[in-house]
Amino acid sequence: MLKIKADNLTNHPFTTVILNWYAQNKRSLPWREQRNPYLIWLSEIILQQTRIAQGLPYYQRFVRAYPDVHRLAAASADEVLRLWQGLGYYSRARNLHKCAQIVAVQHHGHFPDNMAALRTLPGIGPYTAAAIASLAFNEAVPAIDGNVYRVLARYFGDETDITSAGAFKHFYQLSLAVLDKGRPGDYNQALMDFGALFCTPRQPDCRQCVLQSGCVAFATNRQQVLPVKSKKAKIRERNFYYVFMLYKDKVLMRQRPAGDIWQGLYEPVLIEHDRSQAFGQLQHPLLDMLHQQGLKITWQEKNIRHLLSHQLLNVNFALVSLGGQETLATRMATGAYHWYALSAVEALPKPVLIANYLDTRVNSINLQ
DNA sequence: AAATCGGGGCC
DNA sequence: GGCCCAGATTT
Repeated sequence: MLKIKADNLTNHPFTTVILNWYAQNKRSLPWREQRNPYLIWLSEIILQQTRIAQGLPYYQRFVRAYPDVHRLAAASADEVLRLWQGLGYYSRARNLHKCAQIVAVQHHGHFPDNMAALRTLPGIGPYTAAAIASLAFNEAVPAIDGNVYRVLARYFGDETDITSAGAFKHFYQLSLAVLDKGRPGDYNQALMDFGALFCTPRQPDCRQCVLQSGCVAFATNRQQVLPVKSKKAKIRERNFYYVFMLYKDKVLMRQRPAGDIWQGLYEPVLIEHDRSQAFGQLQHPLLDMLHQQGLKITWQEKNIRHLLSHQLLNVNFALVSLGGQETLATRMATGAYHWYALSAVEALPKPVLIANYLDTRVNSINLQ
């Protein structure tokens, strides 16, 4: 005899209320207009660790450049990275491209229709697999992201440390237990929208909250304590010295290697040093070449502090023109460094730091 | 289990 | 200056 728990037939008050709220307050977003797995996947990758306001313009550009997965798969890696420039976490762009190629070739352009199969694709982790499966294919699985941790922890007064090992499984089970099995996509998006618009990290609008009567955090005044998050990121400090070597209308640049920040992006000559303001102590074969020809470097005094999630970069720039020394220029194109016409540099993917400097300093000088 | 990977917006 | 954002991958 088959036994069915009441929970499987009747939704929890939390679910009923938040779905009603969502029906009246959902944000109008382009990938919500139809159930297109490609558009949903694209939006999910772009929005990982990224606010909608920041990601939306990128989404529009990607859709325009690559209307379907085949077009994205056929693009070059540099072109995809360039379109991604400024969004950060560039492994997302590399995996996006890889994933498109796998879907285009191995799956004949069709995304897998379930969480387990989606999970095997590059760039698609536990959250994104559940999001695509539920939004595009109606699979009854909960998508667990930062918004969901916060909304569930507060409503149920759950003190599980969201940085702990078992946090994901814990909140996955909790969300699965109250998920609307008939409308998993709406349920997941309801939690995300509610977390982003109402149950915000700092100042949740509890006064007008539709979930207020059942919210444990509100009842016990623990909105500021929940969700519990114990670990804090440690920041490594580094000192970057960038030299823009100019020869005629060209600049010396290289593509950054694997195993460090900004993999695959292009940068001018980089000298890293243990200390800041160490202009006289910098060592690099390309600097030796300059000095042998009697060319001196003038460093820009201004020290730029560029903050990443786990690194603080102290950055100084210098601009050196080689004049007409063709032999020197030829010898400098060594290792990964090559001369690029300034007109071609625009099309190369670059860290925002470098793109900004090119815009404000190098190109303005070149135009004079 | 912990470390690493960007950039921007908000208070 | 700290926190967080539609997290994933690597070690």
